[in-house]
Amino acid sequence: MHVTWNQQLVKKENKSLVLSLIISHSPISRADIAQQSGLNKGTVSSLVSELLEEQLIYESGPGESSGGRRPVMLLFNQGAGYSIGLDLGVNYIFGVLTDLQGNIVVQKNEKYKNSSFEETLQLIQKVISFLISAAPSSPYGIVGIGIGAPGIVNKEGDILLAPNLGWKNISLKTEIENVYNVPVIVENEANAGAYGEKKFGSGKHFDHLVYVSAGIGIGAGIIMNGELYNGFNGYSGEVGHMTIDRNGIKCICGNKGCWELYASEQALLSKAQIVNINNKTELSLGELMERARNGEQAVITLLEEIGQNLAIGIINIIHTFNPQQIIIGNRLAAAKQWIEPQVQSTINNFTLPFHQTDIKINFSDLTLPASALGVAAFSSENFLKSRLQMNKE
Amino acid sequence: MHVTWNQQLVKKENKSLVLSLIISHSPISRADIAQQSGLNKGTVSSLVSELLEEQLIYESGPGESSGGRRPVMLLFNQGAGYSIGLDLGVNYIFGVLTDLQGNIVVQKNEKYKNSSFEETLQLIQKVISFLISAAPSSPYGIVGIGIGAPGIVNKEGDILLAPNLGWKNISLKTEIENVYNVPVIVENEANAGAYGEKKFGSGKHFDHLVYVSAGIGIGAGIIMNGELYNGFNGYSGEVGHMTIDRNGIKCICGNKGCWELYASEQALLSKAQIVNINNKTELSLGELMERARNGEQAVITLLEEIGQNLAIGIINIIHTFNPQQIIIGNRLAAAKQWIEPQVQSTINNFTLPFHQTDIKINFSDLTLPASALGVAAFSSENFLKSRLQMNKE
DNA sequence: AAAAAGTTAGTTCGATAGATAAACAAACTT
DNA sequence: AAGTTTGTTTATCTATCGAACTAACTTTTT
Repeated sequence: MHVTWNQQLVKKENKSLVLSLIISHSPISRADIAQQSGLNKGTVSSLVSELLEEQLIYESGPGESSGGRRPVMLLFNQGAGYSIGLDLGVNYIFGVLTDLQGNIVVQKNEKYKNSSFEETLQLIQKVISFLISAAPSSPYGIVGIGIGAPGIVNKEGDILLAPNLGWKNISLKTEIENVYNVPVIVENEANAGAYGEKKFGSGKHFDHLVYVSAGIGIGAGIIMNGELYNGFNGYSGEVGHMTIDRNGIKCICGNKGCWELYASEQALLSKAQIVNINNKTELSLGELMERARNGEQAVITLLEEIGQNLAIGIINIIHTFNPQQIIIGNRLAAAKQWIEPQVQSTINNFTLPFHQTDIKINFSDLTLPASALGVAAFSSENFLKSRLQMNKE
Repeated sequence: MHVTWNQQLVKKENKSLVLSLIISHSPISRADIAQQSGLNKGTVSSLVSELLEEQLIYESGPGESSGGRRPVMLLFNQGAGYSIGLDLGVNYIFGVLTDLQGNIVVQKNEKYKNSSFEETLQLIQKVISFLISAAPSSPYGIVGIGIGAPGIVNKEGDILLAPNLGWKNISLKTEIENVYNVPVIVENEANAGAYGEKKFGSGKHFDHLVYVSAGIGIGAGIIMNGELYNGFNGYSGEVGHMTIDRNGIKCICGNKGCWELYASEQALLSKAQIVNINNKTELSLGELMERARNGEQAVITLLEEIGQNLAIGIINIIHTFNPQQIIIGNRLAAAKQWIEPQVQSTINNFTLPFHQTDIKINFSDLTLPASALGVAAFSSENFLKSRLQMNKE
C-alpha cells in the first residue's frame, strides 16, 4: 500500500526537525522541543519515541526542574555511527574518524612522495582500513567515507584532473565504494574545507561565506544560503585562474595573469627563487617563515607582497558574491602573521564601502582539519538524511 | 482554530504544484495533472475546484478525446491580475503592464535628462499611473509593482547608491508603496535583467546562469539553482569593479584596473575620445556602430578590443561560478556583431577546457525588455505565492 | 513536618484535515 | 454493445492537534 506522497513527507520533515533540534540544543526535553518547534506535545512524544527506537537519540537522567516535574533530557546519540573523512594532500593523506557530531575519535597522517596512482590508492585504503578498525562498535557502524581531493571533481565524484597528483579521470568514488561497500563522497578540497569551516570553524554562524584555499594553487569553496554551491558541473570555485593582470605572465592553463601566479605558495616560492633570496635549489614555506620570524627583511617583503596579491582576488570575490565572511585557509594561512595586515588594509582601501561594513576576513585555525572534517560531516548528514527517509519496517 | 503547522502546508504545496502544472502545461486536463503530479484524481479535483473559485484558472471547452470521455481543459487565468514592471534607466523610464504570465499588455517609454530626484519620481509616477489606468478590469487588479534600478539596492528595497542617477539612500520602495498601496519590489537592474532572461529570454531552460549587464558600467545578475542570488546584503554582482589589471588605470571606486574601465560603454566612448577617432565632443554608441557598419577600421578595432576585454571578466565569472550559460545584455549587446566573435574566441583560448564543454554564451535579444519583465514577473510570483498561502475564509 | 496548592513534563485519546484507493457516473470511441 | 477515459463520490487511513489526564516535582500554607 504505497502512499506515494505527502502524508508521510510531513512526518519525515517533523521527525527531521525534532532530531535537528536535539542535535543543536543538546540536552533538551520533549516539552522544550514542542515549544520551540511549534509541534504538539503529543506529536513530539511519538516522534521522539521513534527516534529512541532507532537509537539516534537517548534519554539521560532527569534535568533541572523549573518549578514542576523534572524533564527527561534527550541527547543526540553521536556514537550511533561513525564517519571517515580524508584530506588527500599532494604529499600526505590525513584521515579522521568522527562520530556523527563531527568529534574526532581517531586520526591518522601518512606522508608519501612521487608515488603512482596505484600506490597512492593503496595508501588511501591503508588509512581507511586503519580508521575502520579503530571505530568503536555502534548500531550503524561506518556510515560513509568522504574524500577531499585537490583537483577538479565533477558531481559524480570523478576526479577529472588533479595536476598536483598527476591524476586524470579517476573514478575514486566507485573505486572506494566497491572495496568498502559504504556510501563514498568525493569533493574538491576547497569545497570540503569550506564546509568544514562552516560547520566547525569560524564560519559556524555565517550563511554566506567563501573559503579561499591558498596552497600550491588557489581554489575556493562557496557557501550560500548555508549550502555549498557546486556550479552546474561541480567545477565552481576555480578562482585561482581568475585573471587579475590582463598583461601578466603566462599560466599553464593557457591564460595569463592568473591570480594563483601572484598569490599562492607556488608564487611565493618561485619569486623567492627569482630574487635569489637563497642559493639553495629547494625552498620551503616553513623555511621562509622561519627566516621572516628572524627578521630577514627581504623575506618579509615577499610575504607581504603575497598578502597584497591575495587581497586583489579576494576583493574580486567580495564584489561578486557580497559574502558575509571570507576565510583564508590551507598552507598560506600559516603565514597569517605577515599576510593578514596586508590583506586587511588592501581590502579596506580598494573595496566599495558598502561591501566593507559587514564583512569579516578570517584565517583558518590550522589545528582544525577543516577539509577532512567537512567531508566527514557530509557523510554523516547524508546518512541521517537517508535514515530519516526510511519507513518503519 | 489555528492549526499552526503542517497539515495545511501539505495542501498549499499541492495546490501550488497543481497551479504551476496548469501554468506550465497550459491546456491540461485534471486527469493529466493527476498523472504528472502523482496526486490522486480526487485530490486534484478538489484543489482544482478551489482554484476555479479563486478565479486563478478557468475551464475551456472539452479537449480531444484519446479514446474515451473528452477531458475538460484547464487554463491559467493570466488575466486574473496585472503586474507593472519598470526599467529605470539613466535617461529613460521604460514601463510595462503585463498579465500574470508575463505577456505585455501596454508599454510606455519616457525620456528625460538631468532631472532632480523629485522630477524623476514624478515621471515614475506618471508612467505607473498611466499603466494602471490602461489595465483591463480583472478580479485582482494590479497585484504589484517592480522597479529595476541601476545602482546598489539592499534587501529592503532602498537604493543606497546610484551614481549615474545621482541618487543616494532613496527608499523608493516605501515611497511608491505609500502612493499606490500595492506591494513594490525594487531590484538592481542586472538582477532584474537576469530574472527576465531566465523567465522569458534565452535563459528559459537553464538553472545556472549569469547575466552580464554591460552598459555605462558593468553589473551582473546571478541565477543559481534556478533562483536569483542576492548576496548577504543584496549587493552581489558588482563585477564591474573586479580587478582585471592590477597595475591598471585608476577607477572612481578607489581601486585600479576595474573591469568596467576596459569593457563598458563608458570605456568604449572614452577610448574613442583618446585615440581621437572623432573631434566632436559628444560621441555615442549608436554613432560608433554606424561607422563600424560603414567599415571604418579604427572603430571596428575599438569594438573588438572591448569584446576581448569583456571576455576577460567573463572568463573570471566562468571559473568562479561554473555556470551553464552567460548572457550578455544591456546596451553593449547591441554591438553583438563585432563583440561576439572576440568574446567567443577569447573564451575558447583562455578558459580551462572543462569549463568550456557545456557553456553557452548568448547575447540578449534587445527586443525583449528583460529588466522590466523580470521585476514584473517577481511581482506576479509574489502575488501568486501569497494568494496561495491564504486560507479559505 | 505534613498537607494542600500550584507548575511543569509527558502520555493518552477523541476529533479533524486532507490524502488515498476504489467504486461509480458520465461521455466518449470502436 | 463493449471498452476507455475523465471526473466525482465515498470509505478508509494517517498524522497532527487540542484537551484531558497522570506523573513528578516545588512552593505555600497550616
